[in-house]
Amino acid sequence: MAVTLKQLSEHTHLSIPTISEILNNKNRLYKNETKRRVFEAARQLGYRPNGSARSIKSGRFRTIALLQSCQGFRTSLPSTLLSSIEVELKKHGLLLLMESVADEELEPPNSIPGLLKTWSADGLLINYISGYPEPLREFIYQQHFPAVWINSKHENDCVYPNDGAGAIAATEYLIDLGHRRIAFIDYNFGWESDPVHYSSIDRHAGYHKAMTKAGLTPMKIQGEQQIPTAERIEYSLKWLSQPSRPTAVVCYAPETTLPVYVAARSLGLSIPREISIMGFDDNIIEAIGARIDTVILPGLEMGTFAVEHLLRKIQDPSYIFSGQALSLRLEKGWTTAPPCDR
Amino acid sequence: MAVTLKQLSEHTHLSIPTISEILNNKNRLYKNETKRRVFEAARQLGYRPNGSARSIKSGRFRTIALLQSCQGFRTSLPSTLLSSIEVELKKHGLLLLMESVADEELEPPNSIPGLLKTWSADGLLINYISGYPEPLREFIYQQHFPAVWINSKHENDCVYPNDGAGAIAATEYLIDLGHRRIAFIDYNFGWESDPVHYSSIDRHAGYHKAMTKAGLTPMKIQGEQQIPTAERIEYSLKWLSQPSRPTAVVCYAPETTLPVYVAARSLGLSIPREISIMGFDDNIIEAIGARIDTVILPGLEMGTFAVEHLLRKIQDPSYIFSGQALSLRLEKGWTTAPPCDR
DNA sequence: GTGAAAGCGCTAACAG
DNA sequence: CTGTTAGCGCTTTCAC
Repeated sequence: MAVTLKQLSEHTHLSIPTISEILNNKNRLYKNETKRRVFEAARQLGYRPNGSARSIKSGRFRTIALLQSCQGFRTSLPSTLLSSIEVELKKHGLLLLMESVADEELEPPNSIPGLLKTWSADGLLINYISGYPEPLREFIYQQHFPAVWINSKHENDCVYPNDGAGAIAATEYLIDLGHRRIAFIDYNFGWESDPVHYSSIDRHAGYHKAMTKAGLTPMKIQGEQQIPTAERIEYSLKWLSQPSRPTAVVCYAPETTLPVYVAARSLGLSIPREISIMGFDDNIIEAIGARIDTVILPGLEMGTFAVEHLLRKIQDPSYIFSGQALSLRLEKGWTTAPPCDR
Repeated sequence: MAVTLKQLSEHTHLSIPTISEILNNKNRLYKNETKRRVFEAARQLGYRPNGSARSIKSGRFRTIALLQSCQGFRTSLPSTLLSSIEVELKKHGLLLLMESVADEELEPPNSIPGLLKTWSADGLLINYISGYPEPLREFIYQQHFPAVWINSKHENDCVYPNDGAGAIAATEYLIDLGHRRIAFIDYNFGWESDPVHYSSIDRHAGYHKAMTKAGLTPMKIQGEQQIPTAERIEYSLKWLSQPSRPTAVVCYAPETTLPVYVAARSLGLSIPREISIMGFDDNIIEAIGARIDTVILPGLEMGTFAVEHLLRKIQDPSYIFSGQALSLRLEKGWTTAPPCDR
């Protein structure tokens, strides 16, 4: 079915190595006529080299694997991250293999994703935003398999967003605008089924630090438990209607930012005159019809960084780099301004 | 570096085929002691079979490729679609290769994505929500390469959402609730850089059909050009404040639905008492803090369908199926109700 | 300028 | 019960 060098050989009455070398532009001394015949035959029969056969010779698969969780709360693959990985791989002529695994698949006695049961990639990117799989970690270590962790904190070989610094920048920006009553809002906080994600802790810590440093009183708004999506607008309406409401807010994530925005508008509050809103997300939040000032996660930078360093690890398996926190970028929208009662 | 059968052979003083057969559970008659030794050695040395070597023997790559566009407006990979593809592939022990290509890469003289330049997958899923690449189509055809199109309409070998039927169902649902002034809103309409997507046309057509059939006057709200994100809330406020405003709306996409929702709340309109809102999306729209009634695209079903039929094509390259439109599902939220002035 | 031979890691057929 | 042989498609080395 598939066209092989053998078929080209029969078709052109040339030997297999001859054809191989010509097609790979090894500039050995072949007659132009011969080259022409070979290229012509290849084109005509639609020859494409067999990737596996190449791999087997070279010992390289020309492939990188991206491992993720099936569980939504462990997974985040913004298009910036995916596409930067793809771009970076493409530069090096590498392909991307994807697999999503359920938690159970990584428990002993298996503890190996299908992707790795068979040797079929040169390196591994592991993208877990929470609860990364410990048995996998051991497996990788003992196999000396080149791997880079994305979105999770380890001592080495990982890259993640510097949420703390991002939160500090956001808070200081609001302080510089003249705000003094600035709240941190996190409606996801308190999810019982999973430990609180470090981004939640780090963003709050950064906010807290910036407030304290400026001599301001931190104010955190959250439920005792995670607030159901259903109740977030209602919940926001309550604290927004109090006269002591903050003049600016930093929202943990879009599922917090958007309800706050809607609630503020419902109350007829003028944004940003009466309240400034700032959120965190992979991209500036604007599907809602307004550009909300957003602290943007470095998806693109993480992808590029992860691939670059993974390639170094593949070249030299003893290469180890220490965990890298990448900066978030504050993108201005229309939802922040100096407070009106300044 | 990598552990091979050869190394196991040296380590156990058994022949290579013996080890291969034992590890693959070909139940030929080996001494239990021998089996034990083999498994023990494999575990100890961390043996994993080389995927390429297997492929080369079997003639199958055990891999499916997913091709997409780099261009955002041609791409849509909701998690439902991706994960259903992965699940279905996993059932068959197949891996997923991904590539995103820029339009230029598919123009002559290349016209072949890197993924296909080298023979490295058994089949191809092509996910293009607009402007699918014609040269690729020819390439696939002349190569007899098993491929299935996702999200685009062709005569054969494709699967896409039945947007028309979805819009009819949504509209009839509102009509049945008692609404008579129902509008179709599409703020994306009129994008000059690309032909209008069929989903835009089909959803509107379905709405129009349902309205006409019920003897109601269709009412379409859209700009002459695509309305900039920035102006969508303002724009919505205008028509929502008129007394003749519709009592219910069907919104083309979330970038239309959300601004309409926000505008309605800003005006203090009670939802759904004073206005019912319904949208289209991959999942029910609720990040905003309210469950908006949504006509849900069959991402999961498309993925499953596409893989199933691709596998049939791989088995039998002459297998061809006629283009399949899959139903959308109406998921109830809290934003529709009978009109209050009924 | 070109072809013959060897080998990558694995599996299938057959021999003993 | 186990080993030998051959071959998948390709590239590399070396001989003619």
